[in-house]
Amino acid sequence: MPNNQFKKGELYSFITGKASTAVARRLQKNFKRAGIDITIEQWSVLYHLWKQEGQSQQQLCDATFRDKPSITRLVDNLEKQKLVKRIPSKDDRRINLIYLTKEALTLQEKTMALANKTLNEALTGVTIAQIDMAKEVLQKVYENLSP
Amino acid sequence: MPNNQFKKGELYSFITGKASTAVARRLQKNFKRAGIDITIEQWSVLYHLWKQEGQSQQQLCDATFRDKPSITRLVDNLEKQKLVKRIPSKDDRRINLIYLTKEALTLQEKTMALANKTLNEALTGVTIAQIDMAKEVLQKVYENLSP
DNA sequence: GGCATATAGTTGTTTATGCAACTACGAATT
DNA sequence: AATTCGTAGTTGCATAAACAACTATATGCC
Repeated sequence: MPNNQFKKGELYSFITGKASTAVARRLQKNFKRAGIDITIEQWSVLYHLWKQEGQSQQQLCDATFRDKPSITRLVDNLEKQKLVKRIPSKDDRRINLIYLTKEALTLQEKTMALANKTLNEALTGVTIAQIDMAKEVLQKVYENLSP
Repeated sequence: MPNNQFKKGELYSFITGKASTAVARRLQKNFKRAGIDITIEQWSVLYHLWKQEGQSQQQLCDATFRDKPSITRLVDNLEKQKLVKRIPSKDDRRINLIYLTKEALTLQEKTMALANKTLNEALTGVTIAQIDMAKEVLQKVYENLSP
């Protein structure tokens, strides 16, 4: 019976996720400072495409925890910036497969380095054991709320 | 030197805060199901006003980790829904003090119950010690990135 | 084959965010 | 008192999110 675990002042910041917001903002700032002109949301899509190119939009929805309209528009914007291309699947004409442009490939190394740097800034003074614990809790929370 | 703490697959979800996103989405759903027609962002402002009415917009910025334009617009929308009122300060004519309407006061009990219920759903199977640990890590991350 | 149903993706609408530029007022300095 | 600087709040613009409604294609069943 996990009641009263959250004192009033803490409940709000847990729900709103101020820590992850702060990390995201810092990463965005680090991108900007390095002259990289993409949003973290766009980066999060590229991140999954770097792992595996040619995914469908639906697969990107699942990977990034977004709904279909969100991915449609993120891919729209990535296409405008010439970072990805929609290629219709030959097997199933409903499906778009998303491929990276050369330009997007060159972004990978730089942005991943910035992401790691940002996380290191964020996790200064936190032990590896603590990080593992926190990840475990967050994972459990996510699973508890997954439909 | 906390390098390599994040294996590739985990980095993304830490940055994007999928757990807190899930909590927020669930809370929003629970509001809707209870016939309460406010967004969680609006609720987060009300939350601080319930603790202390008559705060300035700047104070709400600090409390909710938002910038001034965001609060301006949230207060706009809350005013439209007749949940708050802007009252110009008599001491300093630059300042708006934000007060709750009767309607907003009646929302407090219901929504706080729903927020607690949502957190209990989220934290099922997580021990109090784990929660404390996770909170500590998230707090440290937030502090590390605070200017 | 033809119809019902499911899946992939798009579009419209409302709300929210971040940043830059702006107005209005107050405080400090000279 | 006038100038300068800082603070409170607003507005414009671009991007993104959630939800509902929509189109197009595929699949399964009769």
